[in-house]
Amino acid sequence: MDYKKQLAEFFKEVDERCILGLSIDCVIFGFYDNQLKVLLLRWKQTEEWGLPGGFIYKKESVDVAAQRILEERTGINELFLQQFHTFGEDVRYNRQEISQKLNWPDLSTRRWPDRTVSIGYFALVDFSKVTPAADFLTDECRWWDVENLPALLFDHNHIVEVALKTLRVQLSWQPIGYNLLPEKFTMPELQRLYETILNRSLDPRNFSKKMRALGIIERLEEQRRGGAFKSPYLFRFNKEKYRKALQEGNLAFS
Amino acid sequence: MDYKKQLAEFFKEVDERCILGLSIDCVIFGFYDNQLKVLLLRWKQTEEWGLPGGFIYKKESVDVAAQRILEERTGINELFLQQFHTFGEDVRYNRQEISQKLNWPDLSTRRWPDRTVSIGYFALVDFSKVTPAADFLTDECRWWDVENLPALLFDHNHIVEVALKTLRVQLSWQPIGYNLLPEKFTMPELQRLYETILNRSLDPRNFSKKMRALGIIERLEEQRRGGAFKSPYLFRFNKEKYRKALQEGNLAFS
DNA sequence: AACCTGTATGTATTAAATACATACTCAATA
DNA sequence: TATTGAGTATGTATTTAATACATACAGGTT
Repeated sequence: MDYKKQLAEFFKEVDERCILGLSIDCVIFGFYDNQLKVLLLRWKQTEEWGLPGGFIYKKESVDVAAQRILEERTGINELFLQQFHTFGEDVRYNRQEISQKLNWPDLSTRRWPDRTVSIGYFALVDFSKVTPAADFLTDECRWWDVENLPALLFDHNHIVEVALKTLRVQLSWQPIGYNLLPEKFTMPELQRLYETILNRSLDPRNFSKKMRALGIIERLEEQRRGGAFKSPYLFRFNKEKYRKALQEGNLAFS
Repeated sequence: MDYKKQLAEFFKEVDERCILGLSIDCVIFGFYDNQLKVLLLRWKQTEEWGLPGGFIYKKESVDVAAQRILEERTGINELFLQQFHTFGEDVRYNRQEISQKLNWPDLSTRRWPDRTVSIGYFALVDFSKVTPAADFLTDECRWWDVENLPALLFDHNHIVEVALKTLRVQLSWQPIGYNLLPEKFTMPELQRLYETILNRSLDPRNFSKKMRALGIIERLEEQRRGGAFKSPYLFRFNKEKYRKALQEGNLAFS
């Protein structure tokens, strides 16, 4: 059976099983090599990249659907996952352009709905624990540097931008890092994560002071060896205190 | 024609004209008498209250739909309107209970979808400019004190809570008030707005200092007369500076 | 004229944010 | 084995922002 037939069958099942006209798009952030990364998929038989996404089963909570989609793509289920915006523009992208790019010469492969509203989720995941996995529609799944994304399909560049903006705002009143860093990390690594997300440099003395004052990390005796320099101490998050800080937030206004 | 027939006809039109399975719910906040208010609708021939809401035309942006719904309910079009969350639980409420409460003995009045995902918007409006207007499905539209809402239909109490939480968080990094207060207002009025939203009292000396330091309000020569006490000065927002503060935000983390 | 109510405002104290420079350690190299 | 370099660790002084707190004023009422 060739790809087109398979595709038609696939969409037939989606149409029967899932809510029509509503989809989920996921911006999966990871951190590696001092860069914030996003997990992207390359669509079958094309060079076109887009966000992982999917549809919602008729009797499935949207949050659960997002979790399912993420687990399929990353292989992990312990992650920070948050809805951040619903994209409901009447024309979100040029349909003709998309069908060309995806080599769907006509849209008859499925009963393509007039328009699709998409619910955006972003996830923060530990880069080292992820096994990127392509799905039925795609050939390749891999990390891209968030500052250097290609032109994505649909309105996915826009969706990434909104996710990133949300992440930045969130950083100002919630701790971030638990799901982006490995269990043990050094202070400079944590700092670089913050610097990357905020896109500006921070003073290491003040950063260290502030972070430790928050009381959500604890220093271990252990140090990381191997570098041609003073060995940095390792830290880890205090899970309980981190969780509390997440819930309570730290409102700036007083 | 009796209400049931009209209802069936109404929903028939909705089903033809609108996206299925997706709705909008609006939490419209106003401020009056030192209380934060929410605009609610009473469903026809019942004592049941719920949020204003509606459906999205097939070729209409969701944002535009929300604006349309709001304008229909409040009569004003200059307002602060923001999407805050999409409610996609697989079971958002007890359908049987709802159909009883609304006196829809069977659901055959329409092809009721299996489940509805609802996009929540909240609006901040100038209480004094609003003319609450009921719609086809409802008998009455009026303001309710946000701290004293009745048990609402569907999951609307939950939706109000999430809206309120969003509003509180937003207050910590964005200015709020332009759309909730009349053009000219006194410092104590502004303070009471903040106190109401934050649900705690603030020191008037520090509040005044901080607010004026933000540079988004300007004091007028004019004073408000009539009270049996020292006449308070009137202030108004500097629209341009307010707009900038809105856009830029004031991230707390540094 | 005395009183009441809500408004206006300044200062001292504390806490947080910022700015800034030097010493250390380990590995690589000369 | 002495030197160098890169990256890490840390403390203090300064500035700014947040907090705590009390009294005088104006306009109407009695």
